[in-house]
Amino acid sequence: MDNQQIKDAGLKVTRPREKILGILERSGRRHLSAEDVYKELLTNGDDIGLATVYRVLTQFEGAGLVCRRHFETGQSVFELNSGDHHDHLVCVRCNRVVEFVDPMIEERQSAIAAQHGFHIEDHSLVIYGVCTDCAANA
Amino acid sequence: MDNQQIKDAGLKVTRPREKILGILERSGRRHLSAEDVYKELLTNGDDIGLATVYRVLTQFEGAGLVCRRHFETGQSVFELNSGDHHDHLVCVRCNRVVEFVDPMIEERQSAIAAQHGFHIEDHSLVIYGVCTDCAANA
DNA sequence: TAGCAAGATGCGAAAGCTTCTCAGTTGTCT
DNA sequence: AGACAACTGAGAAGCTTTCGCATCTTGCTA
Ligand SMILES: [Mn+2]
Ligand SMILES: [Mn+2]
Ligand SMILES: [Zn+2]
Ligand SMILES: [Zn+2]
Repeated sequence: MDNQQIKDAGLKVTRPREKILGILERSGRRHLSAEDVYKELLTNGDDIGLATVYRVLTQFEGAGLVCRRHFETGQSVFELNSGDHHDHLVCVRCNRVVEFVDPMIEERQSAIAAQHGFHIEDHSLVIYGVCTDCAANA
Repeated sequence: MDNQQIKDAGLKVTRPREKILGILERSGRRHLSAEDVYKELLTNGDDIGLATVYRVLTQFEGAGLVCRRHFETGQSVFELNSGDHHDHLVCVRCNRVVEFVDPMIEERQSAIAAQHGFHIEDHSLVIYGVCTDCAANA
């Protein structure tokens, strides 16, 4: 049950938290901004403040339930933490996002960090391009 | 002469543009925020508005003179466009930046984009970690 | 089950970065 | 030098995100 995840995070089970987690779970492969989540709540008739959406997303991030991404759109987007790290391919025309993992790249990154004496903590790799569909309707 | 670069960009040679370009040239391997550039101008006694700094940096970016980077600090940083692409290693403690290029990673990225039918346009790879100095004074 | 304290919420205000507006100024070309 | 488009500084405004606080809930205890 979802509620357990919230409890495990040391947070009280409240309606805003249940609804927001539900939206993220039902969003499939999408990457939603706080505003997206907020609008979805309004659509569903849930009267939850935008500040709460930001607060909850940040708390979920702290608890490892969601990941915050910084694509170059000016706002952060969130997705459920699948547990497995992955990087992103973003279409600059339609914003479609494709996820991928490349062991070779991961390995080279570790090597590079080590080579420069850095204790690696995280990394962000985003490839921007034009997807097949958008290239077709050029 | 610097002025030629400005002219080639189709821009008038003005004091703000000369000073800003000069600061970027003299900044070495640093990556400066608009605010950094603005403060440097003030220090040098140049009375140039912050809005102008932003405007000029954006114009220089459009002209391919500078590159804008989005590290996760909440503000953009700028550096002179060396002509050669490179990626970044950023210390999360002291913000030190190390630049690198890894042919293997570049190659894998192209392959991944192709594999997903994307016509690659750009990419951003930033590795976050703790540098040697910061690890020492832990 | 009623009561309580810690924790959460919604709202509006405010912060931080960046862009816009506009009246006045300056560079460029003749 | 003169004309005109381009540019500038200052402040207002825009956007995303966070804060402050009075009010309401949840989870626990008795
Ligand atoms: Mn993802
Ligand atoms: Mn660089
Ligand atoms: Zn597309
Ligand atoms: Zn450091």
